Amino acid sequence: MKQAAKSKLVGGAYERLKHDIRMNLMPPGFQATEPEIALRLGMSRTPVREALIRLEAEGLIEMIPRRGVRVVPIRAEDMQEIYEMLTALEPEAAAQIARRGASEAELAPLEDATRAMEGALADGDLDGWAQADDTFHTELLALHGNRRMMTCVQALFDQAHRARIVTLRMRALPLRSTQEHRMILERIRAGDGEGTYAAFRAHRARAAEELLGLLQDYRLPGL
Amino acid sequence: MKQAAKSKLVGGAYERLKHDIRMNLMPPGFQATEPEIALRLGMSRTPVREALIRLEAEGLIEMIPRRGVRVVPIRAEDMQEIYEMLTALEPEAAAQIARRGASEAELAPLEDATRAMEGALADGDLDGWAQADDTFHTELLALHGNRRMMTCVQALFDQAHRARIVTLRMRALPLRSTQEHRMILERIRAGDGEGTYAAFRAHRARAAEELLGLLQDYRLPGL
DNA sequence: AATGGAAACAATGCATACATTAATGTATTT
DNA sequence: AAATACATTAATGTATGCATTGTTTCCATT
Repeated sequence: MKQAAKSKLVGGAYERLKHDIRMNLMPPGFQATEPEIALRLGMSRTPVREALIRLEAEGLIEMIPRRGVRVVPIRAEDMQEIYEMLTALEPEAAAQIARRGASEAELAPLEDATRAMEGALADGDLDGWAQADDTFHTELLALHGNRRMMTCVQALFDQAHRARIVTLRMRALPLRSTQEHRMILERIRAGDGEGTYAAFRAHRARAAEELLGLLQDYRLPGL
Repeated sequence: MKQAAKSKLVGGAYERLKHDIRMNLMPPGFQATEPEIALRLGMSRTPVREALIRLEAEGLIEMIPRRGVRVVPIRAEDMQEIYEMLTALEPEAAAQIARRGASEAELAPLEDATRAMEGALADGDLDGWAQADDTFHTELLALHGNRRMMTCVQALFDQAHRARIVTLRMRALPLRSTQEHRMILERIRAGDGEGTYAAFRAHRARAAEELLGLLQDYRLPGL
């Protein structure tokens, strides 16, 4: 699934930095120079630089000429953009899967992920829930098989990750969202393309509305 | 529109290589080592390498450990993937523009591009036609305003460029396609979201079918 | 005290040097 | 002749050095 490890060092730098950004160890707006990062990672500037270029291409950081690398904050407009794309792509992919039909074995990862969401929800394990949610969406795209779409959507997920984690704790338990996943899975099982599309679209629309609402209500400047 | 010029050399290398790939000066399957490319561009390996990393992230080349940089060929499956994404993204964007309404001034670039297509078609200027077609799609996304979608779609266009140019000369004049553009523009003008969506979707579906048909009929291994 | 400018500083862009390692060719053995 | 092992070559991965250039600091002037 990941061929990210071009080489030990640059691959390591890439993974580590991405991890630190996702986990908010390098929070939005965080700034550091290349030598600082290189020092922290225990390598020279060269592999760090190559990793940074990739991260910049994925929209996670930006390299500002003399001011260092900056972790780009995600604002409401950004989430709007991201959800617009997801709303266009995912329901389409899901519907195609439904139309062409999928064996129970193929659907197993989705079933597992859905169960994991339901379980995590029952346990009040928000982080577990978020992870299962991610897995569901990722596995769905994997099942669909469009590599480019996978890469693209994964990049969007990565960008949105922090905002999703933060807002997850600002609202009631994601009961509705979990039910919607179950529903989507059922529509796929039924081979109902139209229904799958509609369900997924509704899922995304509601999620976007909720999230954007929170971002605006709480005046969150950038996550 | 382009912020690609990180610096003189790496920006130059990036543009030049991209140009050479688009124009088939470096044809699909073409292979070269970093020193060779650096020599050809008259700079050291460092800026070349940074440009290559970006081009790889955009899916135009791949860097194979000891065998050099390779221009990735586009095969039928790739075009399938690309068109799937475009079919999901562009009609959605166009429909949103239609729904929210656009002034005649905002639509001017689209009108110009459409006229240019019609003109080029009348002159039998296929390259001019292709360029105007590109402009139409690019301007549409620009009008919509979703930066991420712009970047993504642009990358897909870049990947598909060669195949489009080649197949353009394997079929009759793109009369139908030109008419469809005119139709889409009219639906946007009319503020008809549904109609816009349907028209654009049909446009993409037909284009995809035609192109994939050609690729398969002619057994083109990779463009 | 505030403003303007010059000098020191520091980060980046690029070049180059070096180490590692895979591919190729050669020689030796069977 | 074929195959294996070894040596050579060459490309990549990484480190380092250097020049350029933007930023900041500090001082002088108003």
